[in-house]
Amino acid sequence: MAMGRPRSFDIDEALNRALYVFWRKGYEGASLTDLTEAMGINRPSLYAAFGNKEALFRKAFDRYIEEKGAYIRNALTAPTARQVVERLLLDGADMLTEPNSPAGCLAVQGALSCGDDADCIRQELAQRRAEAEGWVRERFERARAEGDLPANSNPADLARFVATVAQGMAVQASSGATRADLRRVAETALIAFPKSN
Amino acid sequence: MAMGRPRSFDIDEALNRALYVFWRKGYEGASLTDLTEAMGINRPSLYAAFGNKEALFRKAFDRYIEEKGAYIRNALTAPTARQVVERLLLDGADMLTEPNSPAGCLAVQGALSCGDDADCIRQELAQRRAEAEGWVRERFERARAEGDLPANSNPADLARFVATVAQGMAVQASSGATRADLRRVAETALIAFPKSN
DNA sequence: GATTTTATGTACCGCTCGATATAAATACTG
DNA sequence: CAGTATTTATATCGAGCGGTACATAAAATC
Repeated sequence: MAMGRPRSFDIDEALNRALYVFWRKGYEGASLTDLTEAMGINRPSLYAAFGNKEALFRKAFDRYIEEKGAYIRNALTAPTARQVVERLLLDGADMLTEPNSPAGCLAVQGALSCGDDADCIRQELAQRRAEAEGWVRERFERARAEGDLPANSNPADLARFVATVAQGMAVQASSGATRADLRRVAETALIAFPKSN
Repeated sequence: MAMGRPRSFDIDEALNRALYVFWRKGYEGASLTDLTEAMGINRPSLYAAFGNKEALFRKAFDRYIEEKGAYIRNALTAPTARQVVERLLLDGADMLTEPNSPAGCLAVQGALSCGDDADCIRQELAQRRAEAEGWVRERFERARAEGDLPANSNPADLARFVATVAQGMAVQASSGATRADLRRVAETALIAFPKSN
């Protein structure tokens, strides 16, 4: 055991609690009081364990990507581009409306617009969204090279379309849309997607 | 002229300046200092003319709906459901990327998630978005009754799909997507929409 | 058991938040 | 002119913000 008084809380559990607060209230809307109360610790413990509010958010967001974003990385492994989109949007609908998690997507509602202090977080989230869209685009480029997508299709445009629908679904979920609602949206969006030969 | 010292600023111009601040920073992210500096007035003048921050936001948002939302009401008058969607999404792409206005949509990024104080604003925006979606749904119901949309189509689902794409485009615009990017997204979304007989 | 190291709880820091009290300034009214 | 009404600018207010100093508590090390 390490020297000194042992930490009396589970740092992983505390990070999870913080994640949920950021998820519901956004970076700016989550106050240190909100966070420490939810985490069950006091401020000095938070600062000792996580640095500051911004560092805590980044750690929480990393965990969010790792856990709640797993369905995206899984979807990309589907055999055809169309199946990739099916899994992205249908599993996305599920993730966005999980009963035991806040509605919507932290990467969208964490800091879509904000004051100057939080602007770096806003940019970080935008960059991460663009990064995920890039994965999809690369997957579609591969699909086109393999003949899975038509030669005249545009992987970048298709990826942007899928990302746009997914982000719109995140807004809808945040406003109270149900899982069934979002699944129907996903089904409709799929009509626009090229059939894999 | 009314009695008393006359107001030394243009109340309409001041409201416009406030609107742009809320649009860029969101309700929570816009501080009174941001607002008064942009409006060129000091706090007591703001409170005398508009009430408080929340009332100012509501007035600014009303103006936003009236001016920047005009394209939506215009789109609904198009002769076919498909043309309604074309105008909604293509004119929407233009509105979301107007060079002299903040990127994105105030109704989406004004308060997508926030602290408890701003929660009523968040709910108000969600309600307004749902209201606009309702207009589209009603327009599609009429279209189906007129035989413009197939009898087996679902107006509510189609309206939700269009709203979802539009809101996703708002997120994309807020993250830096160009007008051309969004127009291609709109064109792709249109593929999913039933052809008018 | 004394010392060292780390975590905890309290109480507080300076600052900014949204919102106002107050008084000077500027118009109309009689 | 005096008197009234309204807006202006200054100078705050109390509350909450993110962040910390400090003393105490609890463990390992010597």
